[in-house]
Amino acid sequence: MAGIKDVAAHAGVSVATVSRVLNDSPRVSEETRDKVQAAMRALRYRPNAVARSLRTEATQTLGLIIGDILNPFFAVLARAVEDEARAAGYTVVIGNADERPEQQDHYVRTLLEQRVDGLLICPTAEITPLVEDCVRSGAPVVFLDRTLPGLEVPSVRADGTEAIHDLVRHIHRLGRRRIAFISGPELLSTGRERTRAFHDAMRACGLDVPGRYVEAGDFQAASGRAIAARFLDLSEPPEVIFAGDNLMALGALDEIRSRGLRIPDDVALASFDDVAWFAHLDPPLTAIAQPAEELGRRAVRVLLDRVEGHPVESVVLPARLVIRRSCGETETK
Amino acid sequence: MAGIKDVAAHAGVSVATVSRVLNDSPRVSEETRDKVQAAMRALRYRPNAVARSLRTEATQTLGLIIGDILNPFFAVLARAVEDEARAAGYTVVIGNADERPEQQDHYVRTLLEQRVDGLLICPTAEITPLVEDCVRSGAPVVFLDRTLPGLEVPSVRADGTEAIHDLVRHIHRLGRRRIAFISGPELLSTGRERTRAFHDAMRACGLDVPGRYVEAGDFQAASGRAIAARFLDLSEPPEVIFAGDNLMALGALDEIRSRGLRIPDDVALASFDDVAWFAHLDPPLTAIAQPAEELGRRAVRVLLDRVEGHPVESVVLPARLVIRRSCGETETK
DNA sequence: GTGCGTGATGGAAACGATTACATGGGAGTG
DNA sequence: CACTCCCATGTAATCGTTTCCATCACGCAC
Repeated sequence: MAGIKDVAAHAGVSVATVSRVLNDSPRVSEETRDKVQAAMRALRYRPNAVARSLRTEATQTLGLIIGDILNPFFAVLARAVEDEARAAGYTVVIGNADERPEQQDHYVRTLLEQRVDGLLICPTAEITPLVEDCVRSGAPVVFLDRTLPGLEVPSVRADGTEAIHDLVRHIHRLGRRRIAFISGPELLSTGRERTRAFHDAMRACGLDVPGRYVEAGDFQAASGRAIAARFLDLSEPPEVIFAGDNLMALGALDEIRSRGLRIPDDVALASFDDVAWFAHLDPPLTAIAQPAEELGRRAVRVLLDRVEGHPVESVVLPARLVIRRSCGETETK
Repeated sequence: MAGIKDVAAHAGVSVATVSRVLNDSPRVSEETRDKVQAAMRALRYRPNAVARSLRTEATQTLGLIIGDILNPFFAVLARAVEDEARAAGYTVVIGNADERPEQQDHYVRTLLEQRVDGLLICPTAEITPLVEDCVRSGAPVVFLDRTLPGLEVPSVRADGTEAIHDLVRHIHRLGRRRIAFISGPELLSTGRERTRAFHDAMRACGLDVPGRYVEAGDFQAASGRAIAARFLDLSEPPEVIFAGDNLMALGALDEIRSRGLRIPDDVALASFDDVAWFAHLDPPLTAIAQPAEELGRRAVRVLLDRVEGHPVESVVLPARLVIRRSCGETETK
């Protein structure tokens, strides 16, 4: 494949000049510029970004490590990150950690070796030595969606506390009292936060939370279904099931349907995480929406600030309650 | 950041030896190997893949250009491609073309400059000069999901012809005759194929297809909804609406619901493209499933064969009819 | 005419790895 | 003892850029 040297030879100039044309430096005469560009076209020259990066120590590439691209929440995040990065002249390499720490590490290692200019990580539960290590050694990392305790890393995430309060109040106003919660893993910051907010919100409304009304799943559909089943088998089953993420909500939905129960008449359902097709379900699902696009875009901006050496601060955006019909009709209707 | 030279100095050996340890060449004594590895750990050495790629002319990276990561079909595809590539020691850079030719070109250009070892493209409608150009100049490209006429590029895709015949027969057996089709853009190979297969299948069953029962959408939800509305407004509306992709099916679903019509009693609905949550709809949607994971995996294998210079052949995998309840209960029930 | 600033261009070092080739020492063999 | 072979290791060229510095020609002022 043609290199800068071939172009230089073909145009009868030096490689330095070709390079200057490439980076459109002003110190090239109109005439030479044309000559060089003609040579480039003639030889179908394509700059070699690898060589360029070696020299400039910058790859114009960002790494993004997410839990799973098949989870619509992460898909939206990834899309937003990519859009924002492209606008800033960067390419994004996405790594699917599949929620497994060792696979997360695999990507951290690989992306670092590829010398990405910055790294966006949605951390899995545990702090791995590798992650801790490269954070300490100053790698430009920003955490997205989740945080890890004890590490001084800027993060961009949503806070669902307020929205969970809104949800509990909404349900309370509709006259339901017994609310059960399918929580997430204690190990994930998002899991802990939501559970805590749920308890707080219930207390604030003067509602009781029996121990058997809260069970932790693993953010996967199967656990949502199993836990919903246990809730419904209780001698005094809940009037509302609130799932801690979209996949567990799906599992709960299946369990409810398979028992022939009607939503919301027999049991109401709500979910943390809003995904596009919740609106197309029958009935449409009431859910708490995270500002995923905004999170993705902000994360890129924070990361790039960091890369450029500016001081950066963590960002926390509020989640928002989206009332549909799965908890009953609202009083305003 | 520490380089191979620093490691060499720290271990008291030459850079060549360090490099040999790195690539675990057998021509290094046990003893030196340990010394070098100790030095690497001490200096937190991370190999620089950029430099390595420059020298070896291989990046161990594959490019994947898809229509839109938010479309579940592409998400599954991307996930499979990534898994298979990782297993083979490659990283994947995903580019979202957003179905826009110029954005597709942006990624083709960028990825080529980054010197990816191979390129997987789900081409948008048009052949762009750039794509044509690099295909002709022998870039290792494989088309995925769609093909472009007139270009000799190996492709990996699904064929829905058989499944569409199955679907039409299925509907026919259930006693419905008037089937309308929301087809895809004529410009896309997938769009053309499905339309053609639909006509053939109808003819084979002895069913008539009035001109106003086929309308082309753009594979987006809004067009599906609009076209469904026109079908339903016909003086003799269809008994079944068959949508050419999952997004248009969604649009049609919304339109049907908003009119208070029941599925399948008032009108049946089926979709090309099966996505996970179709099974969770009420009623679960009958759909034609493409073997997306398999497509992704095979595409990587074909591409890698190509990269390694082996002769390769295009792959066509059959799509499969998945009968659920949105066209009515099957006779076997 | 000499000196100098300016603007365009070229020469060559560097980036961090890989690798062909050279070197040197120890063991084995006659 | 001398010769050879082999194994471990080192030296240096190389990949395709960018960029610092030098060079050269030109015009202008003194």
